[in-house]
This record gives sequence, structure tokens and C-alpha cells, in this order.
Amino acid sequence: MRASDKIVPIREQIAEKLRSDIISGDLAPDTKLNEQHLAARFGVSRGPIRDVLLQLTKEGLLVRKTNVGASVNKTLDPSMQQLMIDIRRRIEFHAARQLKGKLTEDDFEALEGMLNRFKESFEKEDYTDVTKADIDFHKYLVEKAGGEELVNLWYVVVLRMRMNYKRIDTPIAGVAEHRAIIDALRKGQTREAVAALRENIR
Amino acid sequence: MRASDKIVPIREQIAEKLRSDIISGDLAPDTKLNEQHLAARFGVSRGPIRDVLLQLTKEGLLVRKTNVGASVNKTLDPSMQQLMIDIRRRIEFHAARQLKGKLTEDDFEALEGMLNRFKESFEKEDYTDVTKADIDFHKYLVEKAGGEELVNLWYVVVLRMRMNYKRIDTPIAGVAEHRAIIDALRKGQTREAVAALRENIR
DNA sequence: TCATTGTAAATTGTTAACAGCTATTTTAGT
DNA sequence: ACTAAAATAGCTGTTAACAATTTACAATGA
Repeated sequence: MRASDKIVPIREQIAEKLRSDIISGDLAPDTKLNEQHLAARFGVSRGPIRDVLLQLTKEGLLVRKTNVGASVNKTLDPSMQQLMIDIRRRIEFHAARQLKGKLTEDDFEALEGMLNRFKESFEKEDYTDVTKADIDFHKYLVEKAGGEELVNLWYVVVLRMRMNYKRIDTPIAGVAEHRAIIDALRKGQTREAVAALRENIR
Repeated sequence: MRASDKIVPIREQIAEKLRSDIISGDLAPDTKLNEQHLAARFGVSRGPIRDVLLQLTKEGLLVRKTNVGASVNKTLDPSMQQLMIDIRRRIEFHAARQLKGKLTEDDFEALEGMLNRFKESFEKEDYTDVTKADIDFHKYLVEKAGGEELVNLWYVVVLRMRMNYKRIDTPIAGVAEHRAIIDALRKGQTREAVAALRENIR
């Protein structure tokens, strides 16, 4: 089975679209999400929609009140934001340490590809895709180190952090920072990789 | 509305029962959870059951494969376990710092009550309830400091950690450790509270 | 005028039937 | 006896109808 043959459940596609809308700010905090409207919009029944709303609630992007419904969560206050940054760093530092000597040439090729996508999207001023490429880059490392389990935990933290940033906030410096991360990992320099990650995660 | 009047959705009661079964080891890793059987057991249809399975999957207690079903997740390997401990400490240290000077006499009374329940359950050798009292104690602090949002993140980490322990692993030393946490918080000694928490979380 | 009660519309929660997929078993062929 | 294709049983995914709850609004009375 080729990677391109991987089928993505409808539910996951809808979740991805809604996550993107929330992170990008198209759906502002306190926006109410109506199950019927969403069902009509995506051409499915309310069942899968409810699944998605439950998932995004667990991810912290939505809040749900019984018999009332789901709405977009508020942004984090500064002290919570700092805690999220701290936790995200812990996870990615852990990943960097675990990955020492474990990355193949294929892995580095994939990382280079995502860095290129980051740079190109930035030049095209497609900041939504910049954010996605950025997240994909880090996600790749976390996935490689801790599998789906660790990604799930990490993802909650990242998404919640991202809600606090305007999309245009992703700086061009990210290219050089990601470059430094790749180079350190390639040389097996764990300390340098961790330092580069600390720079990049803020 | 009094606190005792709070109604708990069926879905949440079922989730609580299953979480307890998994943490206690009654449901071993790789045990398959059949939706129809669960629906029959709890006297509801498959709808709410699916909600619960989705939630527990997001919490990391279950793993789901599309068109196949949900089964109990494996325990964490040592390196992941250490990361979880690390993250849990970060969250609870954060809580202790935030709570300095914020706790009322009612709060301390509630904490004392949970500590008593911990001790009494231990004497009765009801280790399932010991675990619950332990979790409730810490949960109270996290909730007070960071609200439902922080509890959700924290809970994932705690539940996953707990899967790695046999229920009888909770030591009697926990009583003294919790005592130290309460005392430090009462005196507003943040450093001591953090130290006591570090002792207790392992 | 304001508060309260009653009613209707809208929305979420739940159920049961049906569709589609997976995995096991049966069957046919060598 | 062994392999592979095909039928089958069991389960999950999806749907649409129904039930229960909330919310908004209008009617009522002090």
C-alpha cells in the first residue's frame, strides 16, 4: 500500500478544516457552531459532525455546554500561554534527545521539503500555509520520536498556543531557525538541537 | 443551584466508569471494547457509547482503528513515562505558584476532606478509592488554578501515568506528602509547596 | 412598568435501522 | 493437505426520525 493510497476518514477531513478555520481566526472566539448548519455545509448528517465537535472540544479549541452546544474557546491568558510554551518545549526537547542517531536520509529529505514549503508559502504571503508547514515540520519530529500518542498530546498544546497568534505573526526568521534545527540533528548535536528548538518555540 | 444538584450527563458517568476500569487494571491493554456490548451493559444505544469511546481515545486510554474499533492502549515505555511525570510536575508547580494567597478556608477544608478520604480508604485497603482520592486532591488544585481547560490537559497526563502503576502501588507515604502540600499552601510558602509536590509526583 | 408564567421555535441528545467494511470461515481447485 | 477465492457473519460508520431541553417571546397580572 502506497502512502498516497491512505484514506482519510470524512470525520478527520472536517476536523482539519475546522481546526484551520479556528487557528486562522476565521472563526472568532465565542462563535457558536450549529450542528445542522455544519452538517449541511459538509454534506453529511449530524452524527459525524458531533464526533468532530467532541474531538475539538477535547483538543481545547471548542467549549461545549450540555444541551446548549459548542462554541470557539477564548484565547489563553498570558500565564497559561507561558505554561503551554513550557510544556511544548519539554516535549520537543524530549523528541530531539530521543532522535539522536535515529534519523535516516529519507527523514532529512522530508524535513527539507517541509522547510522549502515554509519558505515558498512565506514568499507567496500565504500565511495559513506557512503555519501549516511550520506545524508539519515540528509534528514530523514529534511523531518520529513518540508516535501518535505523543503527537496527540503535543497537538493540543500547539493548537491552543496558535490561537493566541495572528497568522501574520509567523516571522521569516523561522526559516533560519528550522535550518539550524535540521543541521544540529544531522550532526547528532543534541544540545545544539535543543537550543535551536528553544529559540524557535516562543 | 447547590453543588449537589449538579446533574451529570449519562455519557460522563459511563466515561468515568470505563476510566476507572482501565486505571485499575480490570480492563487490560489490548482488550477490545465492543460498542454493542457496552450499549447493552449501560442500557443506552450505541450513540452515547461512541461519544465515550471517542473521548477516551483523545485521553490516550484507548486506541481506535477505523472500521475496526477501540481497544485499551498499552502502558507507556520508561522514557515516555518520565516525560509524563515531567509535564505533570510542570502543570502542578504552575498551579501552586498561581494559587499563592488565593485559597480560602473553604478550599483548605475541601482538601482536608480529600486527604481524610485518602487515609480512610487506605486503611480499608480500598486501593481503587485511594487512587481516586489522590487524583481528586491534585485535581482540585489544578482546577482552582487553571480551570477546566488546564484540568483537561493535566488529566490526560495523569491517567496515562496511572496506567503504568498497579493499584497497590500507591504508598502510605502519600498521606504525609499531601499533608506537607496543604501546610505549605496554607502558609503561602510557594517554594515548599513545589518541593512537596515534586516529592509526591513520581 | 416590571416580573412571571406559559407557549412555540430552535437546538441538542438519543435511538434504531441501514450501509459499508473487516476478518473469519467455507469452499473449490490443484 | 495446501492455497486461494468466495461467501458470510460481525462489527463499525452513517443516516434520519424522534425525544428532551433550552431559549426567545408573548401574554398575564400585580
